[in-house]
Amino acid sequence: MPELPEVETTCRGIRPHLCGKTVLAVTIRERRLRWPVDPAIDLLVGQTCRSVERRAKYLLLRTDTGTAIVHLGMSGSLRVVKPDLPARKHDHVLITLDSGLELRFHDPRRFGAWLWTFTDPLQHPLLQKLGPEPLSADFNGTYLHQHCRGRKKTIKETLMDASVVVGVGNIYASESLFYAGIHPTRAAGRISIQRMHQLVDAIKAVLKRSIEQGGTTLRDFLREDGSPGYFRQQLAVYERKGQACHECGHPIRHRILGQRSTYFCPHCQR
DNA sequence: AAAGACACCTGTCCGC
DNA sequence: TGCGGACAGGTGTCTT
Repeated sequence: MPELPEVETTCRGIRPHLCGKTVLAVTIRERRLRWPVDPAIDLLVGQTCRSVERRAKYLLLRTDTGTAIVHLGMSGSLRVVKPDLPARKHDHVLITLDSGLELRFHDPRRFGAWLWTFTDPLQHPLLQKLGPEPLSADFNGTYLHQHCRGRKKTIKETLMDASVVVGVGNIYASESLFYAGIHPTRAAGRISIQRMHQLVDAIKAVLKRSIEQGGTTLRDFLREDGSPGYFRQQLAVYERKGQACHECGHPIRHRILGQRSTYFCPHCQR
């Protein structure tokens, strides 16, 4: 599911329900996620949540003794509900709060993760080699152009490499390249600095617009209150194979790149 | 060193 | 109606 806009939407949605609240109970209904749920997650009981942050597609729930690192995988979502609501199938982790509400992690495909660290979560092995945040000043056309110099990998696969830039997944890679007018198969090293600046601008703009709409719901993603994200209606190319390009009317094309579906307009993107 | 394939898992949809 | 196969917002790991 979730790329940066969906994780950011979740982060903002659950934050007011968690910050300053104390955990009364942790119920793990299914430990078998991408990795087994870290048994140390039980240490949340009795702890007060101090902050809820996002780094890349990870959510960081900080307490005084350690930090829960949560990833939503492909099909994960977090909801805040009343504890008397019966748990659904695939509700794997339940965090009962002293506010009278409960945080529930739902993930049919179980590619998500619940990890724990006693130290700086940004130094965790999964987080320490990540590239810059796409909405930060560190991610700019000069940086991207410099990184791509001499590289033959396609620009679309490059954008989805978390060591280059985080948060851009399969939807927003295709969408950003459409707005920048760049063909997804173009070699990353063969894009001018001017077009790299345009691409970075397009990435930032698309991500911001999607966050404003609460992200994209294709299948599984739901916001913390159970509502869907509304950006799907504004997708220019993703899952629009054969449909007319909004700019020129040519049919949107589809092909596989790095084993991932890729959508583009053959007329607008070069 | 870097690129490519594969793995993890369930649900849904499509063709026969 | 049932069954097989393809496919789905990610990413670590193993093989070339």
